[in-house]
Amino acid sequence: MSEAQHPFSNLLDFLGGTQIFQGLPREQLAALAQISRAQFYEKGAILFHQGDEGNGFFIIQSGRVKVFQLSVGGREQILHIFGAGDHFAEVPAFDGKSFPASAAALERTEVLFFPRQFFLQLLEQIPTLSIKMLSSYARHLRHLSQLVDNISLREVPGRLAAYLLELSDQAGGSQQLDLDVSKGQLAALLGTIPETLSRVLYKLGRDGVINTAGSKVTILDRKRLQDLAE
Amino acid sequence: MSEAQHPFSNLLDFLGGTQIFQGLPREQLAALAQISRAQFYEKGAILFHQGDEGNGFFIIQSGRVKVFQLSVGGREQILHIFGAGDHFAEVPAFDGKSFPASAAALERTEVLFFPRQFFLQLLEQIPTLSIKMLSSYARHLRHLSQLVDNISLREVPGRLAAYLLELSDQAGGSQQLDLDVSKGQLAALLGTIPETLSRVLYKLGRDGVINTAGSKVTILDRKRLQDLAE
DNA sequence: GACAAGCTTTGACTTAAGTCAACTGATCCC
DNA sequence: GGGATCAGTTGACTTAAGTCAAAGCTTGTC
Repeated sequence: MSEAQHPFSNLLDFLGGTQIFQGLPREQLAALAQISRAQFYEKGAILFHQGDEGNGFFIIQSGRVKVFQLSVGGREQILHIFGAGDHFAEVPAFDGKSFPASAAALERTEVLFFPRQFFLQLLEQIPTLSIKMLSSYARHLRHLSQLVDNISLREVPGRLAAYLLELSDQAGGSQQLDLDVSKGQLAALLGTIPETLSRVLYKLGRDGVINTAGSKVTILDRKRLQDLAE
Repeated sequence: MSEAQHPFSNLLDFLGGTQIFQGLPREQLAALAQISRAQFYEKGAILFHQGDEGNGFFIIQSGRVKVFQLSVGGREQILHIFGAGDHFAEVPAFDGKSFPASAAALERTEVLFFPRQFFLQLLEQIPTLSIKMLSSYARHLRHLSQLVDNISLREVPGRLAAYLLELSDQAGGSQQLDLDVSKGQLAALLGTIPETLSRVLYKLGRDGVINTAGSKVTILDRKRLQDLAE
């Protein structure tokens, strides 16, 4: 209710709270808000396809978006899943070339779209913005090189183990985990297929390393999970 | 000879000609030259190991460097090969975290090392530098997402085909290619092992798609190579 | 509460690509 | 010029993980 009464002011607060725009003075946030276009996507809707011209970038207000690539056979590799407050597709927005991957909404999602031209102006006008962008790029680069490492040099059980341990760390070291994506999507995130993931989960369960119940996973033997993840 | 007589001046010319520092005024180049440390590495020497603290970044004056990751079993995945004028390891230099990969000299290599603290100062002092860094990061991000696509979603023949076509494009569309790395290193670049690469080269030769003689590869059937690479 | 639609699991099978080991060729170099 | 060393190839074998198909489970909706 109160949100609906002060939409613009809330938009400024939201923008001021995002990684990329935090710390900007209110008038710059207002300029940003002016230029942004709100967009809604239903679950499963495509935001852009790999190869499309990169005409801007996105910030998620609510919901989640996956960025992924498809093989000729239709297999999917998810590069990243973004949530509220995250921004993505800044590389095409910056260099003006095509999107290197596709993006789809994992659930009903509200995004703000910032057109490329305006973004480039901002980069010139706000020196601190390019530093923030550098941090963001650096994070993505680390993420992708980690992904290459996982996919190229580890087997599926190792990738899963590393993923579960990361989830656990994010949850403050808890042994009780809740998978935040469907198993099919988790498979695509780990660079495999649902059937293989299902079998690996079974084996880890059989060996007493974890216990799986739907989307709840319990770590039973952290040591062995760490060995698997190395 | 003449190089040895004016080393500093040549250093400035060199720095002014690199992607990352081009266009900078001479006094800033001089400051850069002052702060840089020249280092030599013999073929095979390690510049840094994955996990080492990121205390600066490098520009290659001559030679070549591979940036790679190793599996537990010792298999190697090359992320990138850098040559003269290229810079690398700017992500650890920027965020101060550890190197996400290792680096080794592919041949006798001369680099300039720039310590992290100085680099960060530069970023503040020279606004255009952060824009250049953004372009550089954007290129790396595209490269890595392409690598994930290749490794995760294509088979070895497809990866090799894509690599050969890229080489050909770089050579102005020539059908006569010279592999710029050993076959063992090419295998590591494609995310496979020498034995598999050898067999794939054999099959493409047998099928009349390419002809291989040592490090010389001739494209015989570009169309089929493109089909393989999709 | 019952049907449909979408996940997830299971089973049987195939296959791309890795491992291990032996052999062949280069290249180096006292 | 003849070992020694390293890169590349070939062969036999293994295996992780993909494909295809069917069956169970959930979930939501009327």
